[in-house]
Amino acid sequence: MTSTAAPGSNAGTKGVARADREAQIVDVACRVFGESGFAGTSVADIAEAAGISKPLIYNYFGSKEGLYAVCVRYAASTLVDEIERTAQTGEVGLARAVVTLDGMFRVLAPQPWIWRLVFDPTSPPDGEVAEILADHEQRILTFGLEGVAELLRQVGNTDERDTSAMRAVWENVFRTLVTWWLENPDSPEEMTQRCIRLFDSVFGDGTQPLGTVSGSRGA
Amino acid sequence: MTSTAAPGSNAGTKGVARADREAQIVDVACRVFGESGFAGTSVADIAEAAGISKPLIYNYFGSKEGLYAVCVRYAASTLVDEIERTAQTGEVGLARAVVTLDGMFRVLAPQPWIWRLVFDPTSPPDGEVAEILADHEQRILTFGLEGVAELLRQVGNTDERDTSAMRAVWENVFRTLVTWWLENPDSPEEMTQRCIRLFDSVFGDGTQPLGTVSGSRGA
DNA sequence: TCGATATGACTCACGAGTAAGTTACCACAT
DNA sequence: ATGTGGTAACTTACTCGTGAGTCATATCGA
Repeated sequence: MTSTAAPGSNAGTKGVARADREAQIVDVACRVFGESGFAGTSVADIAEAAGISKPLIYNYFGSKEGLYAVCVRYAASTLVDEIERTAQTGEVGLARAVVTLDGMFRVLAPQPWIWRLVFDPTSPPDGEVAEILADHEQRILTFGLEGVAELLRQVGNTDERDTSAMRAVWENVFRTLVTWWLENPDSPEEMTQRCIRLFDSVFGDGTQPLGTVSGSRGA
Repeated sequence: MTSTAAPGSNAGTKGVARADREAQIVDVACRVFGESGFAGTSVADIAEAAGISKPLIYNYFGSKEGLYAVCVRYAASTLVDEIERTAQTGEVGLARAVVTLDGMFRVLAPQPWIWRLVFDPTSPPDGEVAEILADHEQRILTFGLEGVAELLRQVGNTDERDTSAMRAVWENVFRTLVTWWLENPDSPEEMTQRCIRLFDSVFGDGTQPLGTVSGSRGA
């Protein structure tokens, strides 16, 4: 008998429309990829977590990387949208950083895994995913970088390499605050207040604290 | 024909003593692991780069992870040794940070790949390697952490979670400066000067710059 | 000739991707 | 209302490549 799917098997439609199924798979995949990373996740893992079979994923997304690309696109654009939303508040300098961080904490609170999706070190370095990340990552982390150059200019430093290094540092301060929060969860409000305190500790001269921007949530 | 190594093959001793061969393999492995990460490196890659065959590596190191453990141990203790050496200069606060960074740049200049070995995100999360890293990583990055708590205390903040977050930030500032330098190479001296300028820009009030500790190299 | 050094050719597990089949819904003819 | 066929949804059981780890054998210095 060359029959590959025995009668009485689970094969066959379960009445779930393709669009619904795709959305469900993407949702599950985001969490699993976010937890284990691209390299650490097998397509079978996702299929099992979603309660379906592996070939269905290939039917709908073509490849592991195809599915991953959809997840990354969703994650990246979620973060970018939030950043560009908070950018409209018109804050500048540290206040802008606080508002942006506050926005991050709020979007990430219900779906913390999407952060790891965007910054997954095992994500494939070439191909579609890399392009998506290249497109978005800059926008995700570039928001306050003019502020860095400005800070250095104020003390008379216009060196390009100094500015580049300082940008890298600032980028990672931002990333670290978010990452720390994901590993040490809090309410977004509390974490924003914490960031304000920390910025004040480092930068503040005590006279005009950042506290005034707390709780701001534009448009 | 059950012969597995044909007559006239390359099999047989090449007169290299085991200790020498081991050292050579570790040296090559450090570079390859450092470039491609643990997960991205196959044992065959290392064997080829070292000009030997795969089974020899298993003879000497038992497993891929066994070899990796030796590499990580070397890398981690190199960094820790340097940190503990500079700690003896007795500097405190930011000056200590500068001295430590300066030491890092000098050890890493001739063997930059060992940094990546210690902070490889694809390194196995359990087992011997994880233990080695857990033992060393703390010492690598903890050097200035009392300074963080002190900074916060000075502004009247003794909150534990604030301190924890601030520690994470400072850790990553340190890491980012080193990583940026590895990706944008410079002489160690120039990079140390850069760090001094950047610290001055952020923390300095302009009156007593950190420049006085430049070039310090203890004991 | 014995033991250390060394290798070619294997096994085995795992994960990406595929071929070929099964089941259920639905439009439509009767 | 009921058979009938087309099609979308779905699965089982495979292939195939890759990389970790092993075995049996070969060479050479002492």
